[in-house]
Amino acid sequence: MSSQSSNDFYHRVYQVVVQIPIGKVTSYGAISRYLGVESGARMVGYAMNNYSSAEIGFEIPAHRVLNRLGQLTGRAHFEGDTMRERLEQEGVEFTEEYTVNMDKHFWNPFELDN
DNA sequence: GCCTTGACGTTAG
DNA sequence: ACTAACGCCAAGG
Repeated sequence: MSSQSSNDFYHRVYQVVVQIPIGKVTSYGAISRYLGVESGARMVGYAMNNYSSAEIGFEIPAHRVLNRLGQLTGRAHFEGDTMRERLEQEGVEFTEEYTVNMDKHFWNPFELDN
């Protein structure tokens, strides 16, 4: 059994990710800041990595979580080009092959508080 | 238990 | 504009 605090943090991450709207993306750092951890971006990435093997009972749109520059840094964890394909399917625009137009599609988790 | 690695981000040079 | 260093800290070796 892993420690209580990290488990809670991971689960809170999943709860945010599951609410990212279709056609929108957010970043590891934005999620971390929303959860009150200023320098926890890496932990969010770790939570996403852990999700692959976690049993949390529901699916999350992991493909909508990018780094702060809009790069698909987690694409290696998807089969083939699935991450990019899913985003394109949702109408997300790219500025580079593996970089999303953040100006147009960035979603701030703090919008949940409105 | 120490060391390395890493779905990150900021700062310094 | 580009690279290096560092802070973060959980997992796995």
